[in-house]
Amino acid sequence: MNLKELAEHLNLSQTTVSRALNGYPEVKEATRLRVEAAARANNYTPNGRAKSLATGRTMTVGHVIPLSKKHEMVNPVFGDFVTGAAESFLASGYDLMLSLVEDGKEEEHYRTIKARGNVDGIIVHGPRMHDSRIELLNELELPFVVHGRATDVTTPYSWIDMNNFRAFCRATEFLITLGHKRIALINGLEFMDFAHRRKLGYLTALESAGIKPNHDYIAGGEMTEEHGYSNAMKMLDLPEPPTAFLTSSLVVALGVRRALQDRNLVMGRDVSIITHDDDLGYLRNGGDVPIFTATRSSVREAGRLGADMLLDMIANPSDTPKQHLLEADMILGGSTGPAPI
Amino acid sequence: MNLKELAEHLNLSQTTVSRALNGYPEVKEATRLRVEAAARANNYTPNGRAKSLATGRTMTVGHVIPLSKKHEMVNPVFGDFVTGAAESFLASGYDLMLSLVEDGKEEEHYRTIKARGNVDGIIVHGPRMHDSRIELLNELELPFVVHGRATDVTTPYSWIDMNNFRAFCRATEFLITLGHKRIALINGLEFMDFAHRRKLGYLTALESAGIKPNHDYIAGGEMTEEHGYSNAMKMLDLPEPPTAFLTSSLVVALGVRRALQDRNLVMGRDVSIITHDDDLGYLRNGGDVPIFTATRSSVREAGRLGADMLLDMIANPSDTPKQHLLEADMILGGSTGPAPI
DNA sequence: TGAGTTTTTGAAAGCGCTTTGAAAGCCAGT
DNA sequence: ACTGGCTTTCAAAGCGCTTTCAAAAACTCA
Repeated sequence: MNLKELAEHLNLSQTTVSRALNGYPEVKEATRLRVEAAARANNYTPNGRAKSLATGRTMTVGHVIPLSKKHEMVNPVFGDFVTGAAESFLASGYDLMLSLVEDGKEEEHYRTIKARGNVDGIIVHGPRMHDSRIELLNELELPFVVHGRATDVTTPYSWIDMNNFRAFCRATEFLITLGHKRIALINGLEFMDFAHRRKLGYLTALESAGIKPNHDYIAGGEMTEEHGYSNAMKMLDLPEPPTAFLTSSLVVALGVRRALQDRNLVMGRDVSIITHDDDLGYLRNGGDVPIFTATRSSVREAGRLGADMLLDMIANPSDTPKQHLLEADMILGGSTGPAPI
Repeated sequence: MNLKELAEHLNLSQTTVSRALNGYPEVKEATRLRVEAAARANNYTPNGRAKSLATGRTMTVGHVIPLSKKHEMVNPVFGDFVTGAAESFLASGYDLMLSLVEDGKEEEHYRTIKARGNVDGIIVHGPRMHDSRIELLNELELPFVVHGRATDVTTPYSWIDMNNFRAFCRATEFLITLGHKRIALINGLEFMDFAHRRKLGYLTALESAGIKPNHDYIAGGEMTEEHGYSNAMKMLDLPEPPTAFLTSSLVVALGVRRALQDRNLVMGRDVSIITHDDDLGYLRNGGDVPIFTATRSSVREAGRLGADMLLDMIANPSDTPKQHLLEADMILGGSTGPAPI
């Protein structure tokens, strides 16, 4: 049933029916009730495409997820972030469109999105350090919020991010306090902005403690269990192996733990591990007692907040960009202990 | 720039321009080239909403993901499945809409989706054993493909599924061959259809070998690391603890492994583990050498195939429903060995 | 009762596209 | 020059909604 049919059925004009259903004040209360009842009875829902053509608003938000041919992995945090965002969007009546876009096709893709006009705004995922998408989107005048930041971009834009620098700085300081000097960092892909910031936090903490960084102790790559495992193995084979590991995600930490076991080292006694924990639904850091000492910040919560920011921008397009920096909690688990002598 | 402007700019009618761009044969080749060039030069892309209003096709497919209030987790396989599907949809010019829907609001949600008409088809996730959504969707005449099956549904429908029964039957048989008799199953939530089938496969294999199932050896729940850990701990404390574990996912297997370590048991020697492995991008079963013996089937591949099936249904709505059953590979890793005497 | 207000309803235009049905342009054949 | 048959183009209607502008209906008050 469409509006015209419903209007005929009610012996009213489409105008009145439309107004009644959209809460306009100039329709008599009795009429409104009659219309609403009929709409319910006939299971009428306005056609979304027609509605957005008429109003110019799509009530849809796009998530654009970069898909690199070389790194064919869709980062697991997307799932939780999108879930959080979807909760907000759902509550506000917005739909969520997902698009994967291949490396290099980004500019074209965003232009097309804008021209096709089927989203009111965009969430940008996985920013690189020098990320050209941000300027492009500013130019396109399409509201957007970035999950993360792009170090080299100077124009203002809206973002939601976790304080990667601070989290990794604190984690490193904590290890130093425990007496560790040979501290390894098993990081994400280094061209990703978050990884860059984490490394900076790590290096800063080392420097303030007067510890010279050792490049054999630093590894970057796709954040898989295998990445953690193989790099930890390599480092443990060094003449002076690290006594502590900082890892970029729980999955990587699991890989490091496996390496320790293979080398018959006891986690928290022989070697310490601190990881960042995105608090993903299906991969918690243990139950009540955390397995790993960790810096924790919920990505799902970030998704909720990011979505709210975007909805706000869509509603008030002239506002200046907003930023939101989340601080990670630091949780003590069983994976850290004093440095062995 | 819209069609009207482009047409004026070219001194042609909208009709001709539209036809030229959509590859209709009745437009002179010279004109078509001229139009195409102008479209490119002016960065013209037809408005999606208008187009779908005019054609009646939305070029959009919906993924509907159940979100239970009790089990607030979005299963990690969604991420990989959706990624696979998105690859197919992308290639065919389809957009992908995501909606999370709360338990109990499903019927309403699907009806609304249909009425709003902003998708041409749907992928249904996470079917339960008795899943009312399938009949509803059949009734709504909205093309759909289910990822998984629903045991108690008799009306025909399209699905793509992994052979859960067979995979778990084989895995159990394999353990039996190795001499194990006390075999535990750490399963997913038992009202989920896949978990039900897995349990059936497990029980069938036990029965054919004349082994009486022990209910203390069977656990169901959300597939987290903690679920694997805590249930394994409980079972290892039994007077007659299992000598082998069958787990529903890699994450659960990691939990079981942690339990073994806590009990100072060596995996593959004292206790064996076989897991199902969805071959998720970020959580591989080790590198070249698998950690766990596993039944493996790529969820991402399932996503691609499921998407193709749905596109097919959209293109040929009168076709009878199609089914696609994937068989899991069985991969030997280091987590299994002969039963200890 | 009727002029002036206010409330309530409706006709029609418009959002940007596709598509139908008609017309114009072109060519060969008589 | 004219007809018939192609090829190519166009005007206009329609997709299902919102919204503007105008008209009708219902009050208010002298």
